[in-house]
Amino acid sequence: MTSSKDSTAALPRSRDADRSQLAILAAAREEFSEHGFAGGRVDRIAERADMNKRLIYYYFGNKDDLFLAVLEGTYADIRTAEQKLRLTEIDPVEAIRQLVSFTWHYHVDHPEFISLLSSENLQRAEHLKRSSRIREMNSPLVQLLDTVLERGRRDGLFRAGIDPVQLYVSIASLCYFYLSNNHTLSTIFGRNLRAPKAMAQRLSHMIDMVLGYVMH
Amino acid sequence: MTSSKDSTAALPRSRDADRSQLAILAAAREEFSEHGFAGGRVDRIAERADMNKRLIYYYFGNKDDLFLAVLEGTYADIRTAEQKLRLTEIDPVEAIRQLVSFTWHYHVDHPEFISLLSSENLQRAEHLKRSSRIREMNSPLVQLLDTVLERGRRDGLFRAGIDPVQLYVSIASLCYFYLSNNHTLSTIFGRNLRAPKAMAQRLSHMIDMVLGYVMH
Amino acid sequence: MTSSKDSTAALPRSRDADRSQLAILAAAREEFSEHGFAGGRVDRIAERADMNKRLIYYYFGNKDDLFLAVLEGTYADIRTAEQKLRLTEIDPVEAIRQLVSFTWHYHVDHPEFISLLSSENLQRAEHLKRSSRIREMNSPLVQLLDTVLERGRRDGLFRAGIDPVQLYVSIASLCYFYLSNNHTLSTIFGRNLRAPKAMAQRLSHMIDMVLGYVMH
Amino acid sequence: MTSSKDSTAALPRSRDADRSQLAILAAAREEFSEHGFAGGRVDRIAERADMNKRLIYYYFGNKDDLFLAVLEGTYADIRTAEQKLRLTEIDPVEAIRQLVSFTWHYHVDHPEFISLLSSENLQRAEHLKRSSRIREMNSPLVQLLDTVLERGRRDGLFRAGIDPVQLYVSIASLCYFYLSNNHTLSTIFGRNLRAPKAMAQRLSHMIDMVLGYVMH
DNA sequence: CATGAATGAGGTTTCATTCAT
DNA sequence: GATGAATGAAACCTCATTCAT
Repeated sequence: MTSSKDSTAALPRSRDADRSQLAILAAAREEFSEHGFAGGRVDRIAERADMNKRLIYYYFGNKDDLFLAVLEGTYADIRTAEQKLRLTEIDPVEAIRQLVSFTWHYHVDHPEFISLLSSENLQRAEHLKRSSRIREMNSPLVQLLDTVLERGRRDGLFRAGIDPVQLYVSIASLCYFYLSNNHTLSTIFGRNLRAPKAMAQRLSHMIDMVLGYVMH
Repeated sequence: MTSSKDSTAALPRSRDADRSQLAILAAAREEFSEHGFAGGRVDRIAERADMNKRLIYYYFGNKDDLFLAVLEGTYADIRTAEQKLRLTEIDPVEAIRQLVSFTWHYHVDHPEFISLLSSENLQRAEHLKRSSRIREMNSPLVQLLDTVLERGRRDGLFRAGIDPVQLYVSIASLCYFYLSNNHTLSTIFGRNLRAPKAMAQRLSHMIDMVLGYVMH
Repeated sequence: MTSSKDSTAALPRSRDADRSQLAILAAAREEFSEHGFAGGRVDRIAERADMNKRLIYYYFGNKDDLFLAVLEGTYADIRTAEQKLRLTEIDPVEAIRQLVSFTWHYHVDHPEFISLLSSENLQRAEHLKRSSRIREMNSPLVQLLDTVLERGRRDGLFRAGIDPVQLYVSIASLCYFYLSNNHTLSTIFGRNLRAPKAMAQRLSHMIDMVLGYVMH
Repeated sequence: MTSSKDSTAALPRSRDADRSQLAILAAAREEFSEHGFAGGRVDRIAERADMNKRLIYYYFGNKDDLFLAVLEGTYADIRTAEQKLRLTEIDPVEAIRQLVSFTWHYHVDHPEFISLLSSENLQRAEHLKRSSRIREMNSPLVQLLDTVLERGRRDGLFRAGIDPVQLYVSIASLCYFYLSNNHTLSTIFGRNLRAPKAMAQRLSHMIDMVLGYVMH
């Protein structure tokens, strides 16, 4: 009897259905983020979402497809964030600084991005390979970085011959690894790499490193 | 005199404790490397080692302890390889080059090191934290790198104020991430990052990057 | 209207949570009663209940908790039976007679009560200690016995200074031990202590003994 | 080379063999006492005895036969202790007192006797039934008790018509049950029945009860 | 749309026992 | 006599998934 059921004819689905799906996705993202794909439990996802387990299968088919949907959402999120960067409107050195800083903070703020990717790579990206959606979501950053590098070179600030793809991967490497492998590194080094001071030093070092490399 | 060791034909079982343990460890390393800890199966490890499953528990107690034993062996291996580096006997620039190259090739040649670490980090290093053995196996590289950086600075080649720990982590980052996330990156970029040419370019880029950073 | 409940022929499964749980509990009581906790098999419980083994874990968590649930049910049963005794309405001598008789017959009719308790004590009551439910189910008999003893004393029939707890335990001892250790006793004595005549003599002896003690 | 091996020719077995068997038996008695037959572990027995597991099978065949050997030893021990009682040399009332006291203290001092019997009864005395040795070890106590009762009756102290078997079983009941079911009773009553004071009160009550019954 | 009940397959682990020396 | 290595069977338990309503 709730009027949400008789929504406008144009809408293919009810609001409830959408809300349920979003709740499941959010719960699954948490679960897979904390335990990886193999360690994630459908039961716990249902609990987290406060939904019946059957609904998960109704909406997402199976665990693999649910994981893929989570991955797609995660990639969509980072692409959205990347779109907001305005690197072409500032000077090249500051643009590099901001790019590194953005990448760092995005990873810091989205630990699920890291753990989902780590888990997916442990399984040879077998979910991702099946997704045309994700492949179509190209990151604007490589193109953006190319523009920045070119401008810096024209200004006589940056060296020539830098491959923007390599640099993009390297910036991601520097941010990702420190955070993804934080637990083993902290244990091996015997100190907490996530302490605020250590985090600030890391960002500073990464900026120094990237700028040291691109500048003459 | 024990000629029974020579015959390899139809021995019912080796009845050699050390060899059995090594066979189990090797099989477990493969299995956990391919599937991670959560996805690894004790049954398959027994099959791979051609051993009775019970023997795994006889020697290693349980799956967690077996995984830890694998981790310990893996760390022991890399430490052994690191000991062989002779960076103090060559000039600083070449030393950096060799350090990056060594790190790269070690990761390339030991994909299990990457996947085991990734899996372990997905579980917050809960196995590693229980191991005193691993924490005692300090890498000589940080100290070595410090020496190299100092020499380069004295020669007027390198800049001052570089933190060897940060640089060590960064070199590892550059190598590790490219390989650990190869599957998603290759899928997203739509090209094979493990192609020989791409691999060579990556090494070259990393050396450029590190040298570009440390040198004036 | 739900005629599906009526048909008993070829129902695939009952799909009645309560009934399933009761069936599992009943089967578990039998199994644990016959083999004790350590010797009881979850597989056989599932067979006895004609249920999927998984359902046992679904409803009861694990073997220990299932055993505890069985224990709790068993204690609930004896408490219910004890409530029905009306010892305060009859004369003290007859009340003692009935109390012994009740205790005896309850043990005879509920061999599972004996074997479950024996098994639980073999494990130092480690299940029972975790149950707040059972500890809250106080037996009314100690209080009842106290009242009876007091009335008997006032009537000049019973001696003074009898501890109702000790007497309660003693009555239980006399009944329990004869039945719990029937197998070894019968073997040692070389005669069947469960023969009807022997059983009758036992009850008679116990009543004589308790009355002989409480009366002047 | 240890000369213990070349023992005198008359001995069928070496001292070592005897010592090994006794060590195994002692370890098995402890293990089965603590965990019952089903819960007892052959591995732990070997550990406790500091013997190779294979030896257990060499000497005792299998777990069942080992348990039976333990049972036989346990019965032999109590029979030996019973032989030492000198009840016919003292007055009947004191004899009853001492019999109850002996039974109580034997059970208190030999908790393994209780737990082994409880476990054996849980399995319907299936080990015991196979042992002719135990059945031949008759307790002298029934005969002794009969003599005491008869003397007491002749002295005009005891009532007539008391069945010594029933009384013997009852005395055992009173002692055994309190101790065998100590854990559940203590939990249910919410107090420690093994506290020294409670133990003394129990013995006192049992003596009162038995004397109260047998005396006019 | 939604749900609690149910399940087969397979996971880790344990056990008494035997093998090879 | 004595031993460490090895094993098949079976134990407890978990998982993703489907059923019946």
